[in-house]
Amino acid sequence: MTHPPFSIGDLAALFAITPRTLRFYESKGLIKPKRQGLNRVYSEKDKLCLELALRGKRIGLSLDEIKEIIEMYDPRQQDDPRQLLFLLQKLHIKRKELINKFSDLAETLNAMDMIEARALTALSKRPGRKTAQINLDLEQ
Amino acid sequence: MTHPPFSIGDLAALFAITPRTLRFYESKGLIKPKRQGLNRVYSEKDKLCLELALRGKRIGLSLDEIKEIIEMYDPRQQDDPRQLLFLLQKLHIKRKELINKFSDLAETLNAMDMIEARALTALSKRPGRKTAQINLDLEQ
DNA sequence: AATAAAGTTGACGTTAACGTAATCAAAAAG
DNA sequence: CTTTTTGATTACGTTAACGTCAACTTTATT
Repeated sequence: MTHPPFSIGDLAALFAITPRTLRFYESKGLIKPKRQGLNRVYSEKDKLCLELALRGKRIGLSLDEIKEIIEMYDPRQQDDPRQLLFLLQKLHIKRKELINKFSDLAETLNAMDMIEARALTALSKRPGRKTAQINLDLEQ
Repeated sequence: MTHPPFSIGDLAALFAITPRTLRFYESKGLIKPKRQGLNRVYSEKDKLCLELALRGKRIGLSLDEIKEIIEMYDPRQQDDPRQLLFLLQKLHIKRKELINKFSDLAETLNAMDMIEARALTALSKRPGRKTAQINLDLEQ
């Protein structure tokens, strides 16, 4: 069951990005599509790299950081134990960074919970029945 | 116990940023220090806003997004129930965004766990005793 | 075969988030 | 009282991450 390859337009549409972005990511070494003549041909692996990249972006990583993470997947390092040890060190560092982000995110969410609680009590102390209205507005 | 105010240099040093950054954040409306003549004077509240901003940056928020969050703290909205309802809606949206970031972060951490596991088994399958070395390298 | 659609390579433009340098005022130190 | 520090303002420079043409092939459609 060999997956069909993607054209640059296909893959761009699939992730709601532009072909320009794909070419740019390629120029930065994040994705390395094959070619049929001049045209780029994206494999399933390229698609996975792109998913990694977009996910990385969403959590605020730079393209350089994303590239580092993508390169960690490279199986060529499995041969050299020195490379493996270096990889483990980088993983250790990256993990700490990400875990810090985790707690920053958690604190930000906490802060928003407090703001919401304050707003809700401020609303409930007001005259008139607004609770039904509130529930409606917060649906979905 | 009234907290001492900060000069721009004090506050910058406190968070390992530059005065330029503080002036820039002010120009974007994130912080609104008082003045003594021309000189900026930062209160404890300004310091808190700065902490919010830096935390926001670490999780990949733009200064505009950070400004929105900071403005949610503004107690003036407590008076107007329309403002409060609008605030609750924005909170709802922001929370969803942040929770998405949360899962993106979790998945990224998961991926790194898998890479590490693969690297560790690749190492353990090698000849020679490297485990002690590994533990050393991963200390701290 | 003619035309449209999709893709390619430059190359310049743009926005966010500051850095850096120049010039000047005020305040603190010697 | 001069001399550093520290701070203010203005303005231009910089980097990342693309957007936006332009000019040209290649592929698909009619």
